[in-house]
Amino acid sequence: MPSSAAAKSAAGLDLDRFLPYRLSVLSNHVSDAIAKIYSERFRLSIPEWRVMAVLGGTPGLSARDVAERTAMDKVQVSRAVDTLVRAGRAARSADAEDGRIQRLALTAKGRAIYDEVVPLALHLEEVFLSALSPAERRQLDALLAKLARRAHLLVVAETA
Amino acid sequence: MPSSAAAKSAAGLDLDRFLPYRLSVLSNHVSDAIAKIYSERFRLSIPEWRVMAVLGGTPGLSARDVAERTAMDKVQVSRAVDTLVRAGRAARSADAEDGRIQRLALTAKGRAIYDEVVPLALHLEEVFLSALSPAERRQLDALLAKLARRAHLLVVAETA
DNA sequence: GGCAATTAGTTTCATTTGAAACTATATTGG
DNA sequence: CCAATATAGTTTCAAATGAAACTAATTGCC
Repeated sequence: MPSSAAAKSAAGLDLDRFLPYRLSVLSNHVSDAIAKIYSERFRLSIPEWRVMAVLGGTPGLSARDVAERTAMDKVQVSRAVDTLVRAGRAARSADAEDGRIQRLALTAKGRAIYDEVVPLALHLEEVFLSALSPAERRQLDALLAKLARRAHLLVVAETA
Repeated sequence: MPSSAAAKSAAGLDLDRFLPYRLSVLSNHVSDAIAKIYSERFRLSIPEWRVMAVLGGTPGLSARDVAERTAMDKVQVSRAVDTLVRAGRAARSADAEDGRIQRLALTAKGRAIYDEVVPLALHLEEVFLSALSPAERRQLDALLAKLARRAHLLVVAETA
């Protein structure tokens, strides 16, 4: 019965069971909750915070490095860095060897914000994860790792 | 040792282990891969596809209903519906009882697209999920349900 | 050494987005 | 019944976004 199978498959798209949809809604809710912390208290946009997050952990990166690690594009990074520098939260310095590159780092002011936001972000993550038992957290970690690997393969394959 | 604890927590934000970041990257990769299917083949934007996805399953919804089910805002829905109607893929009809409401549904043309996209979307979902065993899929389903419930609570709590 | 091709980063411009204002209809309290 | 309030949906306007063009520095190749 091919025709009834086709009808069934079309009727069968239940958004609440559809993985891409579930992931998107969940991710947006989590991001929004976190964004609230830093946008309200520190006047930071999401891209700005992402840049600060990597620079806080690894100072001296170039803009390209930051783009790579945050999965942002270079235009976004450029603009976020610009805003951070003008706010005195990050600084650019010339690279000794390559004149095209700028080494980026948080200023003392930027680091002070970083040191305040990080515990808040980790706390909120903990609030989320406290919905799960330790065993479930390990499961989640493993599942996300597998899915991320698969997703990465697909994206790369499609682009190539 | 409060100061060393603070220093440690700040140093401890590893993006690759940070749940909000992992979810965001994964979700974007999955959405991008799916978006490719319908944007290229059918000239559909993501909001347009979301509207079609709910109307395909449940015709006769109002714009507000659609917004609720897709987690989109009403402006986005209004614009997506407008585009769909102008493309002859969806139609509005007056509600018999409430003059403010428009009942939305796919046209034959819209349904033909829906019936083509749904199997493609389900197939791609299956490709993603094939990274997991049946037992792992059940785990994922349960974990996402718990996290979604928790996330929903947080978002509602913050807004209130 | 010097010209072509790359790479880092910025700028420009058209499109997308979302908040707030607006129109039109419906409901509620007096 | 009618004024005040609420709801459905659209429009407007300013800000965010991303693709493509651009500038500047570097590398590779002959």
